[in-house]
Amino acid sequence: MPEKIFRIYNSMTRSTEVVEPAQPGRLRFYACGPTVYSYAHIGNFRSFLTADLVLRTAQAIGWETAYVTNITDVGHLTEDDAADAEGEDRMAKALRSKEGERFANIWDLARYYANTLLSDWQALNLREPDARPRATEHVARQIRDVARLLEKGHAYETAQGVYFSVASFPDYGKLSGNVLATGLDEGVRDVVQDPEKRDPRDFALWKKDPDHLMVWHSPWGWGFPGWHIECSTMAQAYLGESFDLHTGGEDNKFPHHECEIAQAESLSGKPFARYWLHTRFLQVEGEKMAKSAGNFFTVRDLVGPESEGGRGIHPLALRLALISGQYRKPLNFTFDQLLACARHIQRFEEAADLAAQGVARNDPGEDALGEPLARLYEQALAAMLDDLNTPEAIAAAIEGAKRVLRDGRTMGGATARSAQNWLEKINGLLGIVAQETPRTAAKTAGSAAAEEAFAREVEDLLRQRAEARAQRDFQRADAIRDQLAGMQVEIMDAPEGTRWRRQISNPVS
RNA sequence: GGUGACGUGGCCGAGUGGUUAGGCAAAGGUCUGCAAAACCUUGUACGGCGGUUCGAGUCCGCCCGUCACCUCCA
Repeated sequence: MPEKIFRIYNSMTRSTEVVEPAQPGRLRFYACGPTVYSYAHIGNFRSFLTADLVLRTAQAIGWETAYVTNITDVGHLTEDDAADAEGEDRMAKALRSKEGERFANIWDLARYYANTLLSDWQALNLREPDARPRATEHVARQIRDVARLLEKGHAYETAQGVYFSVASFPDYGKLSGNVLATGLDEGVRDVVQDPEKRDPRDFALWKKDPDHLMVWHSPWGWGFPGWHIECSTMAQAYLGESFDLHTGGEDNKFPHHECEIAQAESLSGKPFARYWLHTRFLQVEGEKMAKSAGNFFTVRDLVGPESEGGRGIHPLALRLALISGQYRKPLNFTFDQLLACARHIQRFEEAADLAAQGVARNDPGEDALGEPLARLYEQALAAMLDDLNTPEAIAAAIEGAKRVLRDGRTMGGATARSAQNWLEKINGLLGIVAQETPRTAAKTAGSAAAEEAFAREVEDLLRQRAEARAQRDFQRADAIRDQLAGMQVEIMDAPEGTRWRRQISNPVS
């Protein structure tokens, strides 16, 4: 394979740069994961999907990857040095809410939402990281890092906690441009503040609080770690003091990533991550996604079965919708777009079916698709290598699916093998053709049996309709068609017989 | 107030100096008992005003609008 150039926009330098891993051909990167105090929403996943696409693109050009993403299962303070008015953090608040009543304690809640995160992750076809560290499992190392920061004079202790001293790190602000303390000491700081803080910019490394729902013992007594320390500690634990790329949502840029840099570089004296990538927030129907606006969606709100209050959207349709805009621009998530994506997924699935049938038939003939499909794959890859230009890559993928569908049921074995190979490669790059990780066994077994019974029923009706049509009893044939429509089944008459498929559920209805 | 983005046809969304993005929706057509599906055909749009240029959606200035961050957030 000729040398491929992978370009991304580096938030640190504010310019698009060629990605050159410190070890050529081996990309080491860290993606900031969520706090597991609730179900992950589609905005969370837009950001995780960006990391997934970096991974897939790097792998597509033959790079090795070391990919680490965390789960934050410690409830952090709503501000760095202050709990909110009730003295609670986000996880404690979730536990106290109506939704939280079913959990025995805070650990139970964190475990539950971490598990739902993983199943949503699989549903949306995100590849697994090499490591998925949890904050609660790395507290000892966080304590060690805080102690070392104290030793090196980058931190100080007060009656309430341990703080990072921003004045000790002159580069503070190099990522976000927030260099001034102006405005930081007003407004929100009137709830609980630590009068011993030396600089309003200083942020908590450790909070002393023996009454918190999650506490650990430390040299500074019982308490819990600050929010920013977990990511820099875990990233350095798994990827080394210095690694290639760090990703997250645009909101992470400040303060979270700025603080990570301060901690990590103060400890190591080396650059932390060399490239920084931030995903912009998405909007929903033109507005900021917010519970109060009624446009707030978790993954399971959309892809969950209707029997469980979901909308029955194909998970890959959601995936496609969330990557249909380039990560660096705001994306307007709309239900029109989601419905269009569901159609595309259906086409990809049909193309895969046709290719599989063609391979099985293995009719003679020239390979009619090898060359054009290879070209379309190169187009898609080139688009992804250009700062993850997903819209262009998807356009090439759709064009390829069209070619496969056009040759359809008449393609020979050679053509079908090319089609199958191409679909696999496109799926490897974009993950929009088929799920790579099989869903959990129990789920599959249960729904497979139901699916089979349903298919038998449909095919029986189709036989009756075929008879009616043969007798030119169109009234009866149309009645059966209506009956199938009532079962959410649409049918396609073709010269070689009638095919059927489930109707795409309309997310708006 | 400070900082940074963005504004493209009915909708979503690429494109950064000169030649088609793509999709959805819509219209016409082929096929069909009728439909549906599939396939074919059809769109000259770039917030406003000025400027630079042989040529601007693309560069510059101003204005209008939307969004984000500035210690809750992906």
